Amino acid sequence: MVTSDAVLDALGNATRRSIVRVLAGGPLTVGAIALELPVSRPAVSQHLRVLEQAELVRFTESGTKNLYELDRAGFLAARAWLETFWSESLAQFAALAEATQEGG
Amino acid sequence: MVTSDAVLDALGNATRRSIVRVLAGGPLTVGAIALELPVSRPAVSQHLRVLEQAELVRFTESGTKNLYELDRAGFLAARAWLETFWSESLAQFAALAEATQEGG
DNA sequence: CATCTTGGTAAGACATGGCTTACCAATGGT
DNA sequence: ACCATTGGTAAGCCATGTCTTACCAAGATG
Repeated sequence: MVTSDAVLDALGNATRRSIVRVLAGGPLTVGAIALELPVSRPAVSQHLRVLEQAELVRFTESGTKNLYELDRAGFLAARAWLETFWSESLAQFAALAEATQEGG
Repeated sequence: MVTSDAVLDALGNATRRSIVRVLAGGPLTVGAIALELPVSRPAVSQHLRVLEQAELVRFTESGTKNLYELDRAGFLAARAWLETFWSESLAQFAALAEATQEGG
């Protein structure tokens, strides 16, 4: 379980958002990510640790290569936090869901 | 039109998130917000400017009092950014909306 | 008009965070 | 066995951001 604080802190950095954007295209190794960005590999590595703790990213080791990919958990946490302040959209969604159930 | 970068940068700070949380209870003046938080009024004032530029907050002047309240625009921008990386939920929502239209 | 309230701004102290280079560990390949 | 690849960590530099106090402007209140 991630705290929304961790997620929002993680997303509050342009380089980390760039990493997320790059990973949106599919899983990549650390070095491959670094090639896409104007920062060094260690910088990417450090950012990945933050993103991982925020459950925005996870990785699988295969040999010496670490393959990173997006993790939905963090994004869901962020969305949940946002909707806390938006009872309106929350109500809309609930109404929509209810309408759908009526229809089905 | 806000950039999602501005919004996420703004939300990437614990004090600013506290301000948002406080304002979720309803509009407040700058001084009133500061009383709820462990920081000085100037600090709050500075944060409010950042939040305002991110369209997470807006205010109306009435005399010397500035009444701040949440602005949905920034939150929508943040949500839109998140959903960019979540074609899945986006597709679900679209399907849901379509189902609803069929029903109505 | 005098004074209190309200809040924005300026200047500066301080901490934190992001980045780099250098280094080390571990696995893969020849 | 040897070397290349891959990536995490350490140390340290530097910029930026966050906070404080002090100050000032503008409107309310008596």
